[in-house]
Amino acid sequence: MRCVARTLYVGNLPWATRAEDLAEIFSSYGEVLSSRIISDRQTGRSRGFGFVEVRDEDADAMIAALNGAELGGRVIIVNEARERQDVRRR
DNA sequence: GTTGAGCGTT
Repeated sequence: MRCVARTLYVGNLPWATRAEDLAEIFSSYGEVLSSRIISDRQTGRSRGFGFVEVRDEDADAMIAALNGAELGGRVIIVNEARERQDVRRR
């Protein structure tokens, strides 16, 4: 199945950043399908980065608009996320 | 209660 979505890696986030915060920010520049903040399984604390699943056609604009954007007084990093498993499909 | 380069579980 083809997913009309692309996963974006969001790094350099403040510790207080949540998944809903990413969804709200990214939704301003495109359609957000899902968002998720990676937290440490051992301690349960935020690891300072997350992933946002957006539409493929909006992914490029969202990266360009939010990569280097300021969030919580810090500049965040937005890039196309790698795949945890499975091959990449274009 | 802390920290700061990074690519992630159901």
